[in-house]
Amino acid sequence: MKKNSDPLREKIACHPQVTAFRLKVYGALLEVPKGYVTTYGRLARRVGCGSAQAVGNALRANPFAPEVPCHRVVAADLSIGGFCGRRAGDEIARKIALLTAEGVPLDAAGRLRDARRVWSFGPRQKQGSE
DNA sequence: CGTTTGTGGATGC
DNA sequence: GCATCCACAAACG
Repeated sequence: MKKNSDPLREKIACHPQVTAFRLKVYGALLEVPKGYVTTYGRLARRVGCGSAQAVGNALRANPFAPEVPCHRVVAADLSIGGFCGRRAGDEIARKIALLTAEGVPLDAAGRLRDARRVWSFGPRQKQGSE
């Protein structure tokens, strides 16, 4: 049993557009610590899905950004991905700024400089042993 | 590096 | 129920 006493999750569950699948995606996203990012594919496996596009589909419609750290999600090739329903534009610039502010080293084009900043679900990596 | 195929959920009809 | 779209990914050229 999971403790869902967070008001944020309450708001998510209250949203009619949010399905069980999206709930899992957002929930897994909240597991990503600050200063780290994850990929759509990794999130997909986390929620028991074989399609990263399904995850991206959920994040695209994420009405809780940036309360839900959808900006911590990048593509498998370490590209910036999308934000606020857009894959390019001023929203992307904000996404880069957010990640940079959290300590995630990004290239000028939004590409992740250190692949080690990608969070891996499952094995609890030691944070601070860097 | 560009193109194509696979995949899975959401939405429209 | 089928067709189409999508903030992806991996394979192929």
